[in-house]
Amino acid sequence: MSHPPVSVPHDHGACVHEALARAQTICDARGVKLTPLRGQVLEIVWRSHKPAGAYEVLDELQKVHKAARPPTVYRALEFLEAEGLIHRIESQNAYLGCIEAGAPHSSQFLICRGCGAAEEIADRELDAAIAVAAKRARFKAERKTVEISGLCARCT
Amino acid sequence: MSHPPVSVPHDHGACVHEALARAQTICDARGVKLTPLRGQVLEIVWRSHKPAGAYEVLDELQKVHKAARPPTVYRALEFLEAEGLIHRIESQNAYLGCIEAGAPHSSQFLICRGCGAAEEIADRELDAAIAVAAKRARFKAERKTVEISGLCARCT
DNA sequence: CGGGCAACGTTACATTGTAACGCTGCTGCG
DNA sequence: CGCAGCAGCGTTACAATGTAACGTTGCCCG
Ligand SMILES: [Zn+2]
Ligand SMILES: [Zn+2]
Ligand SMILES: [Zn+2]
Ligand SMILES: [Zn+2]
Repeated sequence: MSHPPVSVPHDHGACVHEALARAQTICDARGVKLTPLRGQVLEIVWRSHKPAGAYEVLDELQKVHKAARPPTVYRALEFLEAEGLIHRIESQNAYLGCIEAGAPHSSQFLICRGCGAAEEIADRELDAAIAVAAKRARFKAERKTVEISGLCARCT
Repeated sequence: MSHPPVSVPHDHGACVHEALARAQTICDARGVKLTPLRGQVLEIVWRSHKPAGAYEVLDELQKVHKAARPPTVYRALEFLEAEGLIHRIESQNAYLGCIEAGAPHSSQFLICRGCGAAEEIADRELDAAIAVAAKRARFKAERKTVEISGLCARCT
């Protein structure tokens, strides 16, 4: 049940709905709590395929939760990232919903400077190439991040 | 003339000296100016194999240049990065001297959470794997960043 | 010899991220 | 039941990182 490329039009409401349902299932299975607050933050992050900054999330969150403050958001984002439900896009200090939540995987993104969208690619071969490169340097890899920026098919 | 792994002891003074000389040569060849200020910033970044934050650089710079302010540092860093003399480590908002200055290449790092050092690996196969992954998604890659964090050989 | 530009100075501010402590409501146990 | 302990969240204040905007200086070239 893999996600279609974000650059092709699709029913994004379904993206969001499925991501939330999936997150709920995962959290239940793990015995951790996807509280309403966390769910709202996850939903906000998922609203688009463009990475959302913490303060962008905060602005949105405050529309339904006036008391929200930066720590509120950062805690929720930290939880969601720890559970593998979102990824942090390091080159943008921003967050994006994970398309393969539940399956441990490295973070690989194609970030379009034209439309701003970021597409997660879960490329096994790339992942393997990274593992090899790390091994070659006798480095114990724990977290692997790939961020490729450029132009997506539609923006070329 | 490749750099030894940073995790093995080496004459780091030589690292710095060579990096500066090389930078001068490159800038001369390109007709751009490695001004004293830029040279000082480059030297500061090169002082260790741990990525240096902009404000860390600022603190050091102020020891010899009291008037320095954030824009001073950011401009120099921007110049140095544009000329490929340093890399920005996105996951740390920090900068590190490039070991292959002059040769265009993607940014690939092994970042040790034990000692804080970051080692640049100029891995051709990894670079190729990224290119393939991007092509597969019909994405025009312009900038490729790989940041692998974990433990280096000495910290394991 | 002066117009134009790159580099740098300077001020002020914007954005992003955290420390620290308190409150509350649930949960598990005597 | 009654309450200790803890996760989650509220709240305040601040730290760290990054930039806009404009002024000044000195060099190069016409
Ligand atoms: Zn979608
Ligand atoms: Zn993912
Ligand atoms: Zn060295
Ligand atoms: Zn490099």
